Amino acid sequence: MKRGKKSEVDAAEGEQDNAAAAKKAKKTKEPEAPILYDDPPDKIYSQDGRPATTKITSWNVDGLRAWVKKKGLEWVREEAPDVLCLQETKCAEKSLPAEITSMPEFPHKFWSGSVEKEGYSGVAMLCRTQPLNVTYGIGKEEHDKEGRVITAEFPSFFLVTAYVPNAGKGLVRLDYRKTWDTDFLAYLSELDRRKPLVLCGDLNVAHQEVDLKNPKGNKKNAGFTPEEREGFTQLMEAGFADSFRHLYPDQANAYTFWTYMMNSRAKNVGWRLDYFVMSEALLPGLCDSKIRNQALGSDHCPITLHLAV
Amino acid sequence: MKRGKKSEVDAAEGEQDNAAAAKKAKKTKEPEAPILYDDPPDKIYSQDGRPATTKITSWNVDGLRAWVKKKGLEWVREEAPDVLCLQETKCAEKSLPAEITSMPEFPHKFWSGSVEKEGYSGVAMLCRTQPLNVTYGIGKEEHDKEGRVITAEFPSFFLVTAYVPNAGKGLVRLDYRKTWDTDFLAYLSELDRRKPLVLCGDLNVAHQEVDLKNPKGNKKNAGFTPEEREGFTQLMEAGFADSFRHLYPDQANAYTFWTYMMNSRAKNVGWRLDYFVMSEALLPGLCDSKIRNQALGSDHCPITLHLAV
DNA sequence: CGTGGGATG
DNA sequence: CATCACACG
Repeated sequence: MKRGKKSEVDAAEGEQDNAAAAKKAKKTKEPEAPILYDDPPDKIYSQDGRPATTKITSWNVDGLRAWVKKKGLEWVREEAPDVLCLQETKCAEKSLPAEITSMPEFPHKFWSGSVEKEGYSGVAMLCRTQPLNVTYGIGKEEHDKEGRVITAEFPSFFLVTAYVPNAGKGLVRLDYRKTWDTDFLAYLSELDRRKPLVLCGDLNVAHQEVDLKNPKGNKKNAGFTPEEREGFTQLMEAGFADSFRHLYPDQANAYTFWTYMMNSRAKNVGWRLDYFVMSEALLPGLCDSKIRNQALGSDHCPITLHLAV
Repeated sequence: MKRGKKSEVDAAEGEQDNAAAAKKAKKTKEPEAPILYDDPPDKIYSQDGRPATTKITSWNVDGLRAWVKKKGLEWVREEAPDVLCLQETKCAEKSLPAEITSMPEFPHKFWSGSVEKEGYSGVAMLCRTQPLNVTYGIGKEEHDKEGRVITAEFPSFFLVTAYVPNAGKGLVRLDYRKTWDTDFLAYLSELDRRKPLVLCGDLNVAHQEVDLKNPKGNKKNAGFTPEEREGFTQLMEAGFADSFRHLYPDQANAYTFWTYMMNSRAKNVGWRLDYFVMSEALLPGLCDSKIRNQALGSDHCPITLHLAV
C-alpha cells in the first residue's frame, strides 16, 4: 500500500507526501530533523496484572520473496511471535521459498493467494500451535478472489488477518472499497457474536489526522478519504477497539507505512495503516500493541500484539 | 538474441544449447574444459600494405541502460573506435543515460528506437566525425517501425548497422524474417550500386556449422534454420563478404553470443551472430575483423573492424 | 538468465 | 521507489 504521484482527480488541490515534500524543499533549504517515534519497551502485563500469554505479529511484506531475501525472516525469529500474519505476499503457494515453508517455529501454515492475478495481493498466517479451525475469505464470492483474509479460531478468540483493498490511484476502486468495508464489518460482527476476535493487518486507512504525517494534503487520496475513515469509524462503533490508539491516545508520528519515494521513511513521512483491532471484550487482556518501526524489508513495518488470554 | 527452452516445434528431435548441455551433464560428471577462442592481436595493415584508417565497433548491448551500468562504456573508451554501432538499445531517446549522450569522443550521435513497443529493439550509431548523410530504416514501411537500421554515408563507403529480426521461439516470426531478408538484401544491393558498404550488427543468424557450438541441435531453432542460413548465403552471393570468415576461413569456436542460461559463456557454448559484412570492392582495404570476446556487459560481445579506406 | 516495460501500490 | 508477472530473446 503506497502512494504515487498526483493523480488526475486531486491535481487541483490535493497535496500528498511527495508533493508536500517538494513544496517544503522549495521553502527551506535545510531539511528538518525527522520526528521519530520511539517504540517504548513492551508491556507484558495487562492492566489487571495478568501476564501476556500470546504474541502476534503482523507485517505487510510487499512481496514475500523479496522480503525473505532482505532478511525479514531473521527479524521474525528474533521477535518470536506465536502467530505471524503476513499481507501482500505476492506469491503463489508453489513458488514459496523453502526458508519459510520449512520453518519449524511455525508447524501450522495457511496461505491464501489471488486466484486471477498471479503475484498480486495474498495473505498468510503461520502458527506455533494448531488453530481449532481456519477459513479463507469472508464468505462473499465477490470479495474472496484476491487472497485478502484468513480467519483462525483459537480457544478463546478468533484471529483474522486482512489485506484490505486499496482504493487506488485516482480513487478508481473507492466504490468497491466501500462495499468491502460494509461487508467486512458484517463478517466481523457475525464472528464476534460467537467469540471475541482480534483483527490484524493492513487495513489501508489512516483513521485520524494523527495517523499520518500529511493529513491536509491527503484528504482526496487513497487511505485517507472521508469514506475510508468513516468505514474505520463504523468498525469502532460496532464494538471494536484500535489497540494502539487505546493504549496511546495522543501518540503522534507513529506510522507503519512509508512510501519508498521521496526518502519518506528517513523523514518519517508515514501513515499508520496496520492495526490490531479487537473486540472490546478482549481489552482487559490487552498488554501492549507495538509498532516495530526499526524492522526493515518492506515499505511497511511489522506490528506486534501482546495479549493475556 | 537468446534461446529458451525446448519449443513445441522442435520438441521431438531438436536439441539446443541447454538441452544438449543437460544431456551432457548426465553422461559425464566432470565438465570438459571449455574450448576458448583466443582473439589474436589486431592486424592494422591491409594485405596490400596500407595502414588501417578507420576503426568500427559493433555491439549488441541487450539493454543500453543496464550495459552502461555494467561499464560497457569504459570498454568502449579503451577500444576507442571511430564509429560505435549498438543494437538492442531497448531505450527511448528521452531515457538515455547522460553518460552516453554527453560522450565527447562521439560528437555525432544517431538513434532509432521502436515506434510501438517501448524498450524493444533499437539501434544507435555514434561517430567521431560527421557523416555526409544519415538515414533510418530501409525505406519499407513494414520494416521500419522497430528501430532496426541506421545508414550513414561516409566519403568512401556507406556504413549500415542492423539488428535483424529474430525468428522467435517456435519460429513464430520466421515468415516475417524471410520477407525481411529479401527486402534488406534489395536495400543493400541498391546502396552498393552507389558506393561500397560495410554492414555491421546482430544479423541473427549463424551462417555455417562452424559458426555455432551445437549445429546439429539447432537446425530447427531461430538463428540456424535453413531459411535464415540461405538468406545469409544470398547476401554473400550478391557481392558481399563476411569479413571474419574471409580472414579466418577455418576458425572454429569463435562466437559473439552466448545465452545467459546454462552457464553457456563459461563453457563457450555460443553462436556467431554479429558480423562485419562488406562489399567485395572494400576487401583490399580490409585489415582485420575482431571478436572481442573478453568484453562483458551483454550476452553478446563486441566486434571491431579495421579498415584502410 | 537477464533486460525491458506495465500494473500496482 | 519498490514489488511482481509478462514479453522477448
